[in-house]
Amino acid sequence: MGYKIKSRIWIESDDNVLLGEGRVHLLKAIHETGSLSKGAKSLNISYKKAWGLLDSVNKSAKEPVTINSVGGKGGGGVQLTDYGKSLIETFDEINKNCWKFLDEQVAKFETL
Amino acid sequence: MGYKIKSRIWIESDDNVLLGEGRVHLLKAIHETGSLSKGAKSLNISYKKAWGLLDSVNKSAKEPVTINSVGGKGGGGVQLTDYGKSLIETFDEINKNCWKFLDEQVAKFETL
DNA sequence: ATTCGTTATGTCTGTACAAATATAGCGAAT
DNA sequence: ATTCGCTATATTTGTACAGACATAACGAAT
Repeated sequence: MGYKIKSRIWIESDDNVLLGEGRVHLLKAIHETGSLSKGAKSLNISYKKAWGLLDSVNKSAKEPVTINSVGGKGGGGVQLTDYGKSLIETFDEINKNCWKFLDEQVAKFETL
Repeated sequence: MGYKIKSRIWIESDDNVLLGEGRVHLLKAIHETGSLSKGAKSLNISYKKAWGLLDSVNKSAKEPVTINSVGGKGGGGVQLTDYGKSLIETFDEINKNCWKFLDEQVAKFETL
């Protein structure tokens, strides 16, 4: 069995982290549940942690990634903007390309 | 100013981490100083941490990465094997290729 | 005005991890 | 046999971070 190569990528904006794998997971969960608290629960992370992540995402993005409504019918909720949706799509695409690229490169280790 | 993309890659062998950026740094410092304790000092990490890293590297590599001599003239020392040298060269090469690849991909974010 | 479920925060506590400290063991050279 | 500087570990201490807990604020609907 040979060596495996792994990677983690993230996007920064003005030295703040905008997107990483964890944040993308959270955004997807929010998209599916329509709520930050439910999304956090589905990922088994605390609401507080999820809230901090989402807050950080929105603060470092150039356009709003989510629209958060507080109060009202059902108590409120969180919805992804179109910009938010395209962000996670692009991230996933780049991530997959990166894995593919690295899988080709790792062969270099086998012949050492 | 646009978005920046960052990455971290590492090599695994049987689910153990063989090489990452920190380990490669350490191996380079050992190569320059000829000693684990001096290498650790030059990186401002504790000897214990450095020792643990190096031990892990040698345990997960398929061939020895360093030759550790204990006792004797000068108290001993650590030297990289040829295999060790080629490992860090290959890692650096792949890492640079990956950065270049990702820098091209990040443009996709600017047009969203 | 009251209820409701959510977002939005602060605070307190526990714990995993890192750092510091201590010490044993080694072997060539004198 | 003793010295020396290093590798090789164990043990203790410190700390950043995550998690748990608590609570305020919100606004639509009744």
